[in-house]
Amino acid sequence: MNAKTRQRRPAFDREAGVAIAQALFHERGYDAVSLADLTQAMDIKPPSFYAAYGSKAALFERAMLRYAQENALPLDELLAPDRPPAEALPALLLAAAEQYGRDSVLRGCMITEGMRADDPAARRMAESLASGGLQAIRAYLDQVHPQDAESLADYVSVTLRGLSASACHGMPYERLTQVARTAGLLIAHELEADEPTTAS
Amino acid sequence: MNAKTRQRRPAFDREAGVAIAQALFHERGYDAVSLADLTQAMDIKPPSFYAAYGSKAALFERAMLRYAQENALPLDELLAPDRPPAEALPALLLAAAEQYGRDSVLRGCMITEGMRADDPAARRMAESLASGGLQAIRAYLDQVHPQDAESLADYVSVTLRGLSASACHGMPYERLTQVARTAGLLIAHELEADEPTTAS
DNA sequence: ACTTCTATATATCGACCGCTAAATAAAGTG
DNA sequence: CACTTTATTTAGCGGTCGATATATAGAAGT
Repeated sequence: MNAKTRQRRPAFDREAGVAIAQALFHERGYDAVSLADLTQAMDIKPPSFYAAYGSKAALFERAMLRYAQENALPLDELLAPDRPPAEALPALLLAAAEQYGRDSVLRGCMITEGMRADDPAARRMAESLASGGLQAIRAYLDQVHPQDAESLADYVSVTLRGLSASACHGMPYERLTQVARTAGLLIAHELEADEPTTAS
Repeated sequence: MNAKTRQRRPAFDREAGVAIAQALFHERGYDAVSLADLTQAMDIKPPSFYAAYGSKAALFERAMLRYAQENALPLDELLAPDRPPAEALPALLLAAAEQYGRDSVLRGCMITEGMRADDPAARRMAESLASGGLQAIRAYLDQVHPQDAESLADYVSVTLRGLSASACHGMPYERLTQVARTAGLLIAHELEADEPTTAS
């Protein structure tokens, strides 16, 4: 017979697939990565993909969770309640800039950028994951600087978004971290000028 | 005859079509607006669309140019060479925040967000338009504060990107402008502390 | 070895994408 | 009026999107 006896490869590594998807989604964003891109990168066929992950959006969520576990900033250390904000906030901004610009191909924050997906489901997943970090910043500031916690939290949030977007757009590591240092210095000087009443 | 004698409406207003496209692209971004969305909003058929504008990307460019002419910040006034940076930069940030958050549906900067399109041609058009504004900021700072013009320009650029992204994500007008005021204050204090040597 | 279950491969599906060829109605010109 | 030009119409192109129905190969249980 001319039958070429269809070949079947052993089961693929699902966790490795999540890692591959994480890299693709991080590099190009949710909308710009197609099923064909994913299945080709994982070297599997669409039915295997859907049997393993359910849908593109579900895999995106798993990829973001993996990203968060691997790359989340140590907010509980950076924003320890006994740390003065003039020290903690600059450290947070610098740590973020370093991470956003470290890898020349996986740039910016995967979750922050995920919130900009055109697909509503993917966007909501990213927003849900991001809200945790923002709440941590807000809770820290409510504790250590309640007089304008919202204003400071918003400033930090906007700066983080700007750093992520600039990283994605290609701003080099040195300039990204320099911006973070500048923003941190400005915050620190302002906070120290407002209330040097920590001693006495 | 059963001929329902196909009806034809008079030629449509091409400039009005650009305005409609501008609003759609600004609200949803280049990739999320389809040809069907555009032709339906303009109440024309695809061939009329292509006869008038050539392609979706070409219309996007016309829409961005129209946006720039209508909404561009008056950089030559805001960044007048005789204006001290401690006054000009906060004014620039506040003017941007006010514009980005003014309209509840057309949020953020259409050009800044256009640079994030998945389509490479659209992205390059937006980048080309955006580079003018960035160069103006850089040229101003080279003139009035050459010692760290790049660092300051990068800081302003990152903050503007963060403001635009936050506006698109829904941050209310009051909080956007408050962030701009905060960032402006920080810059002003730092600049005035560094060099009060304007007199003598 | 034989059956059962699971995960893979082939081959699409329907919807939508940006875009266009061919036919036809209105407007311009004598 | 007759003729040409221009812009609109209907209809559909080739392609890609995310996702699937069906058939079959390997792994597991006995």
